[in-house]
Amino acid sequence: MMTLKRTPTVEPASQEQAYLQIGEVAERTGVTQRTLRFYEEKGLLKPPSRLDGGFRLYSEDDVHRVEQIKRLQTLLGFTLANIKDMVEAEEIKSQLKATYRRDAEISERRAKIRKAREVTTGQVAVIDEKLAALQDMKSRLEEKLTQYDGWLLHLDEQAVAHAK
Amino acid sequence: MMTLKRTPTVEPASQEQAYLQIGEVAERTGVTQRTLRFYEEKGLLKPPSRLDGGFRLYSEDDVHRVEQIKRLQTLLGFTLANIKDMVEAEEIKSQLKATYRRDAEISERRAKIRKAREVTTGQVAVIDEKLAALQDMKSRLEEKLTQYDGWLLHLDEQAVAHAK
DNA sequence: CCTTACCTTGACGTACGCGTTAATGTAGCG
DNA sequence: CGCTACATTAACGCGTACGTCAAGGTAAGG
Repeated sequence: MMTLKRTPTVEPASQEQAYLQIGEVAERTGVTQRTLRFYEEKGLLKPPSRLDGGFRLYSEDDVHRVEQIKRLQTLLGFTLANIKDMVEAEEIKSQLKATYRRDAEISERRAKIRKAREVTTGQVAVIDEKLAALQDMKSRLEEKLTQYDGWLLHLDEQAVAHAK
Repeated sequence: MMTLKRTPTVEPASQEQAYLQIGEVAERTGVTQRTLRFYEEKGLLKPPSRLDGGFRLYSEDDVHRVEQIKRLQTLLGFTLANIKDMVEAEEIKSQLKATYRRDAEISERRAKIRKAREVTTGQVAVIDEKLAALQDMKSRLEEKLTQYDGWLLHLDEQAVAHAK
C-alpha cells in the first residue's frame, strides 16, 4: 500500500527542462487529459515528446500554450480553429529564430516576417472591435444600474409619503 | 411576371409600429429565419404577434433584440443560455414599468429591483474580466509587433552591410 | 384559378468541443 | 511477480447552435 508514483517521472538530467506527464499538465492547467489529446489532434499543441512507454512528455512551454488557448477560448470567445491560426503564427516566430544566420534568402525572411506582422495586426483589430463592443455594453449596463438606483430612491420617497 | 410582394405586408394603421415579417427581419439582422425561430423556441425572443395566416410579425424592438443577442454571442462569446438570463433581466424592467402605480407590495418591488441590480452588477464584473484579458492580449500583440519591426530593421542593416 | 413569393411546423443532419466508456499497456513499489 | 497508479488509442455519446430538407398553407397579381 501507499504506492504513490507521485514524482514527475522524468527528472531533469541536471539543468534541463522538467518534463511533465499528461496528468500533471491537466492538473496544473485545469483542463482534462482528453482535452490535451484533443488539442494535439487538432493541431493546437505540437505532438509532445514521448517517454519510452509512449507516455507524453510536456514542457513548461506547452503548459503556457494551454493556458493561452484557454484564455483565448473562454474569455475571448475564439473558436479552436481561430486559435489554431494564432498559434501557427507563433510557430513562425520560432521558425524565424531557428533559420537565423543562414543569410541566403534574406528577402524570404522579410516576407515571412511581414506576413506574421499582418496576421498580428489583424488580431489587434479583432481585439479592438471586441474592446469597443465590451465598453459599449458596460456603459449600457452602468446606465441600467443608475436607473435601478433611481427607482429605489423613488420607492423610498413613496414609502415616506405613505408613512406620514 | 414581376409579381413582387415587396411591401412590408402590414402597413402601420396610421402612426403605429411598422411590423416586419420574418424574412425582412432576417435580412436586416443578418441572421437566418431558422435562427429567429430557434431563438423564439429557446425563449430568447418573446413569441411575436401573428398575422391571420400565422405569419410572424416582428417589431423594431425585436430587431434590436436580435442585434443585441448577436453582439453578445459573436463578439463577447456568451452562450445562448447566458444571454437568455440577460434578456430575462431586461424583461423585469418592462414588468416593473407595467406594474407601476399599484403601490401595494412596495417591498416586493424593491426586492425585484435589487435582484435585477445584482444580476447587472454580475454582468459588469464579467465584462471587466474580459476587458482586462483583452487589454492584456492586446499589449502582448503590440509587443510582438515592435519585435517584428525590430527584426525587419535588423535585416535592413544586414542587407546594407552585405551590399557594401 | 393558377402561379409565385413568402410563410408554417416538423424532423433529421451537422460542426464544434469535448465526455465517457472500453480494452489495454507501462512504471515502480514491495 | 503482482499490485496499483498512471498512461495509451479507439470509438461512441452529448449539448449547443443552428442548417437543411420535406410537406404544405397563405397572400396577391394576372
